[in-house]
Amino acid sequence: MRSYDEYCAAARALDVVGDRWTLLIVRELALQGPCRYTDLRNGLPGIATNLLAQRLRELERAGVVAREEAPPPIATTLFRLTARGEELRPVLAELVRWGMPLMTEPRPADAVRSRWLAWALEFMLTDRDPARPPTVIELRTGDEQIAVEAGGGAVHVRLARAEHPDVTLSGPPMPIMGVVLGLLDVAAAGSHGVTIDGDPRALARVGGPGAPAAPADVI
Amino acid sequence: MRSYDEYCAAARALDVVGDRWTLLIVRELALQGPCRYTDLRNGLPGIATNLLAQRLRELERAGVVAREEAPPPIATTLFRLTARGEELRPVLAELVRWGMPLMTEPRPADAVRSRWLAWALEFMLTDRDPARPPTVIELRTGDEQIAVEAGGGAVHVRLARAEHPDVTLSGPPMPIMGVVLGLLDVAAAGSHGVTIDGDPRALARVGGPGAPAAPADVI
DNA sequence: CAGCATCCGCTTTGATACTG
DNA sequence: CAGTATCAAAGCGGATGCTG
Repeated sequence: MRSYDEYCAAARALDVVGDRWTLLIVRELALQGPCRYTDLRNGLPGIATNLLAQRLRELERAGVVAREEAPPPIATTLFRLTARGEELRPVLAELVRWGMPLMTEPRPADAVRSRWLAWALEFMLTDRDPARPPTVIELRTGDEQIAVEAGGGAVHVRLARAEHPDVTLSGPPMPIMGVVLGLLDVAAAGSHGVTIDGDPRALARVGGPGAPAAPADVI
Repeated sequence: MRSYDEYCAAARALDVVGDRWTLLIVRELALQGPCRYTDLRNGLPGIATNLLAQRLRELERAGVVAREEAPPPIATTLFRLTARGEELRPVLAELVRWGMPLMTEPRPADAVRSRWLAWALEFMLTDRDPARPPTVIELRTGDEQIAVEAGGGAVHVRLARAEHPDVTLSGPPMPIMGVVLGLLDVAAAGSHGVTIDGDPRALARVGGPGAPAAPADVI
């Protein structure tokens, strides 16, 4: 990218990470940890391969990304964030917080990766009833299962099958996110293609910032 | 900007503010408050005028910027951030924090605006001796004077002449930022073109995160 | 003068094909 | 797997001109 030529911290940051695709490459490395070129491409649907190669070179030069030749039996190049690159996490976090309201607008052509959804939920969800015993919610949308575990005031979101979920949601990403965040009524979720297995009251355990007081109690 | 077509909060945020110049336009509106097209251009040296007009239209459509026709005697169009636009402040703040280390690399061709420097200092400076009576530092670099006021554990940075500064720094932006943040030794500042008027010990009152324990005490 | 729109040359990006 | 090569399309930068 051409420099903005400004003696300003924000402008200098954008000189490094302001290019198209650049922050999304950092996102993938932040979410996946050290990974191969192919893994990055899979997490960045639509990127031109020459562009990915070019961006990785630039990020390496800027000290944000490091490449290492993994020894056998892996025997491949791994890309990972440097310490300086890890420091971009707060930037990504604020971007996610700001972008969450935009997730409610439907756009069927969008690519979906469960790790993006899990990542966003990690920032947004809170335990709304810390005194009660732990609750586990499983989400089946996107390319992998998501386990939402609430207990003791904390919520953890992992990319994995839940062992014994109290409730399982299956269906399209948008209404599922709506239900988990407490923005879409559980009763109305069915008409949006969401299937609910287990105890729907477990969904009231977690919620996002904009959710009403006790959405699932409406049932 | 062409959409990334991803159902991801970060990608959707970048669909709105990821274009070249866009976040810097938001920066100017965040720093200046409601202002005219001309004021924006002055704060964005190098932007093509058609691009500024196009970005403002896009930001208006996205609900980030609003335009209002100011009544006489102003009689001009004012651009301002909407509530949604204000919510981008944390994103800019994290970007500034990440970009600060890049400010130490000299690039003489860079444009300088005192409000950019003041803004960055606001995020980085802390009062290192809250018990002592208030200290005022005046910076003369860039296009306006900057008043740094430390007292009671807080540091405020304003674009204004200080009334009775304990110390005044004049000179090029980079070494002045270095001295105030505690990264450049006061004794060495002179050789970088910095003139110090008043009591240099007042500079030890404030410092940035990376500063040694008591930089000015070396004198 | 403030607030744009138009035109044109250059750079960046996107899509696809190809390679060690 | 991890890229490079090629080329068309879109975006950007700079200059200029228009309008209230």
